[in-house]
Amino acid sequence: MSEPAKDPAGGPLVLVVEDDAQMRRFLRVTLRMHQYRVLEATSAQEALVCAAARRPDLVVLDLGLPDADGITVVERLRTWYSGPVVVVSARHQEPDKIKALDAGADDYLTKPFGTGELLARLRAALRTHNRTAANVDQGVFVTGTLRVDHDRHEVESRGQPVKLTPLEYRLLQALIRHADKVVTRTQLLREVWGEAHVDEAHYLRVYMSALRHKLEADPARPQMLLTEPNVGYRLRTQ
Amino acid sequence: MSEPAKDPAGGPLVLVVEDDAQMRRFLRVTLRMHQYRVLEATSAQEALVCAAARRPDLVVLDLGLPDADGITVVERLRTWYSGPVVVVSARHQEPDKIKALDAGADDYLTKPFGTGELLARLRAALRTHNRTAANVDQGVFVTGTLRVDHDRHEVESRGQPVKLTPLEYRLLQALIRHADKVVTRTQLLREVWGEAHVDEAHYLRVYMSALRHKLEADPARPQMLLTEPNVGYRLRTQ
DNA sequence: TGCGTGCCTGACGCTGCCTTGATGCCGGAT
DNA sequence: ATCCGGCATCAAGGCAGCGTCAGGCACGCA
Repeated sequence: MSEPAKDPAGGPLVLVVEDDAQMRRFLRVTLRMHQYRVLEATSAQEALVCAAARRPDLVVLDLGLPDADGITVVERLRTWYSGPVVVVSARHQEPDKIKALDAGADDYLTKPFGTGELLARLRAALRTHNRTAANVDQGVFVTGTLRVDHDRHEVESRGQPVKLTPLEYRLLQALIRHADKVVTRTQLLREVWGEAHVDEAHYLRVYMSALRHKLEADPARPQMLLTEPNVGYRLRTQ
Repeated sequence: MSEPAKDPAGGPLVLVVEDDAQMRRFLRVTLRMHQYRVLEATSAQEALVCAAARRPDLVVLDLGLPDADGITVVERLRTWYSGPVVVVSARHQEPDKIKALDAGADDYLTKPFGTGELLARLRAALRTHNRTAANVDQGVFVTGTLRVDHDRHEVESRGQPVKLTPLEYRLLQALIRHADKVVTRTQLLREVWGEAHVDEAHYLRVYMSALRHKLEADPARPQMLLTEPNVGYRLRTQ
C-alpha cells in the first residue's frame, strides 16, 4: 500500500489494485490528471488492508493478481464495503470477469482500454453510488421515460401505463435494484427464477425482449435495457 | 437484542429480526437513512424479548431463523402485539410465507428486494395500521363507493342499498377487518366458514364473484375486491 | 304442501402466463 | 468469403388459476 506524496485534495479517493507496474503507472497518471486522489496496492493482501484503513470512494481492481484471485478480493471486500468496485480484466480472463461481477463487482473494463472509457466508467460508478434516495423516498423509481411505482405495483412508460406480467415485473425490479451496474445472466436468473434455473439463458432473451417492446421507444435500439455481450444486461439510467 | 448508540429520535421504531449479518446490515443502513429508529434481533428468542420490552411500531421478520421458525414468532407476537408485522422470505420458502400471513403477518417481501420495495411496504403497513381504527369508529366502514353500517347490518354501494346474503356479508366483514392487508384463502375460509372448511377454496371464488357483482362498478375489473394470485384476496381502500 | 331464499357443488370456459422450439440477424473468428 | 456463436424475435402449445353459471338441495315459513 502506498500513497505517493502529493495528491490534490478534493477529488474522489480511488484505490488501484494492480500488480503490473506499467498498468499501474498508466492508471495513476490518468486518474491524478483528472483530479482523483489515488491509493495503490499490488496484491490482494495489500488491497484489503488498504481499503479497510483508508475507506476509498472507489476500487479499481485488476483480476490476475499474484497472491490470490480477484474474485476472492471482491468477496472479502463486499463483506463490509459498499462502494463501487470496477474490475479490470485481460481479454483472456472472461470467466473470471463474470465471477467477479457475480461476487458483487459493479462494472468491468477489458484490456486494452482507453482513457476515455476508463474515466467514463468511473464517473458512472461514482454517480450511481452517490445518487440520493430522493426517488426511493416516494417509493417511485424514475429514469428517462420510465416510471415504476413500488407502492402500487404500477409501471408507466412515456406517460402511458404499461401492464407487465409478474415475471416481467420481477425482472425489471432486479434490473432496477442494480441500476447502472452490469448484472450477469446468472444473477438475474437467480433473482427472478430462482437457483434452479440459473442456466436457462433463453428465458432472459425472451423476457428482455418483452420488456423492451413494452418500455422502449425503439425496441431494436434500446436506450435503457442494454445488453452486455457475453455477460448479461444493464439498466442505464438518466 | 441491540440498539447501537445513536438513533435519531422521531421516526417510527422498527424491530428487525434477521440472523444473516449482511442482510441485517442492509436493513439497518437503509432504515436509518430514512429516519427509522432500528432495533435488531438475531433469533426468535431475542425478538420476542425485545419486542415485549421496547414495543416497536413495526416488526420486520425474516423467516428461516436458526432457533425457531418464523411462523412461531408471528404467533407468539400476535398474542399481545397488534402492530404491523412484515415478513421477509427467500424465494424458495413460499409455503412458509403463506403460513406466516395466516398466523397474522400483514405483508411480505420476497428476497431479493430493493430499497424501494422495502420502504414502500413499510410505509403501507404503517399507514394502514394508523388508520384502521378511524373508519370503524362509528360502526360504519366507508371507502370509495362502498359504505357498510355494522350496526344496522346495511350495505350501500354507489348510493344504492345492496342486499347481501349472510355469507356474503360475513365475507365482506372479514375483508374489512383486514382492510388493505393480504388475506390468505385459508384465513378467509377459517373466519367465514370455520376451521373445518379451510381448503374449500372454491367457496371463495363463488362468493367473491357474488360480492363483486353486487359491489363493483365493473365486476370484471375490480377496484376494491382484489385477487392476490396464489395467495388470497385483499380489500383496497381509499 | 308449496314457495322462496340461500348454500353447495360440479362443469365449463376463459384468460393470461410460462415455456419451448424454430428462425433470422449480426459480428467476430477462421 | 464463410462459418459459427450469441442474441433477438415470433409463434404455438399447454397449463393452472380463477371466474362464472346453473342445477339441486335444505331449510324456514306461510
